[in-house]
Amino acid sequence: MHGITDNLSSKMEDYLETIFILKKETGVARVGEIAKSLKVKSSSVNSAVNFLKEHGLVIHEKYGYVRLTKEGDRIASEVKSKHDIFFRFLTEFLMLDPKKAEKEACSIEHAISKETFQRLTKLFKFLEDGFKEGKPRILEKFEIYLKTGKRKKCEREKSCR
Amino acid sequence: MHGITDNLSSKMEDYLETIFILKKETGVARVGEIAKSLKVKSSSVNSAVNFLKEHGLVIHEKYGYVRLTKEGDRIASEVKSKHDIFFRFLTEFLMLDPKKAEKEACSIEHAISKETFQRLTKLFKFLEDGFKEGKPRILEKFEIYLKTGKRKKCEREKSCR
DNA sequence: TAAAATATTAAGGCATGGCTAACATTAAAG
DNA sequence: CTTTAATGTTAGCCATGCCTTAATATTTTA
Repeated sequence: MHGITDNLSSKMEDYLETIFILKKETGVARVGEIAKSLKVKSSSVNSAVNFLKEHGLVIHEKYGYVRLTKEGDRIASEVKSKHDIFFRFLTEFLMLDPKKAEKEACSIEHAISKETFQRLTKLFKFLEDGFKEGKPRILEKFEIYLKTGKRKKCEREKSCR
Repeated sequence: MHGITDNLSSKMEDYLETIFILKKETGVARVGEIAKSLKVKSSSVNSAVNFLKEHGLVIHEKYGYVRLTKEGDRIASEVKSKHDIFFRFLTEFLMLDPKKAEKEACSIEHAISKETFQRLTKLFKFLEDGFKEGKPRILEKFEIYLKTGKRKKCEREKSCR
């Protein structure tokens, strides 16, 4: 279905992600900025952009801005989301040092599956809701939540294990 | 301190891990078995083994068994432990399909830090202990546990949030 | 002790991804 | 407007990593 799209190298994912972030932060992505972000030379960016263009992930006219196609944007935001959720997991859940977590998220973002991403997202949602509603018998409740999509309050009378 | 040791490529880590596992399962690791495990040719294993030997991670005499040095064993078991803990996390915590989890653990094992590994290990220990003792106000308790190394019972009277 | 199985070496291929240097285009400043 | 500075592009090249085949060497086994 997606051709090369789901076989993209980490580096290419990094390029997409960088373009995505620059666009969000500054409105546009230019070759020079991408290069600066990734600490490579402009010529390297150029090769990458050509590659991504050939695969329908970016739009780029000579000397112009680099923009993501719909598909490119989908992939980029997916990578970014994986990064973010894992960063959250590392810092909020495992309570790791944010600086280390940030670095680590950069490698893990390329390694985790969509499904893991989705589960982590649900986990956080579950925790947030759980804390609002009452005590989180976290694992049990999360399991139920995953299975049924619903949450169950913690019955006071039970052993509350 | 460790030279190349902490800059080992994923592939080299895979070789070490495979040797580690074969040794545990069958008593010895032979070139052919490593090749079969990793689905590469023996000659590829040979190059890898030479590389690892040069870096003091394996011991290998021509036509003999491949054995891990102390350092090689340390790294291998570290990788394997990362694999295992992440597999547990994916299956027990996020409740992912074991087959997918197994595959995913294979990539993540190379990407997670020692510290993340340690925290995950503690998380599981914490959960196990928590379930024995009483209810796990998981996040709060885990945070205390990480900070102090001790666990705190869930007070019934409090809102039990 | 010859055949089969296994291991090693040598040579090379290919993918990835970076670089420099020369050139082209665009933007800015006089 | 035109020169200069900044930016982008292209071409050619190189390093790394990791795999392969084919030829050779050693060990095992029948």
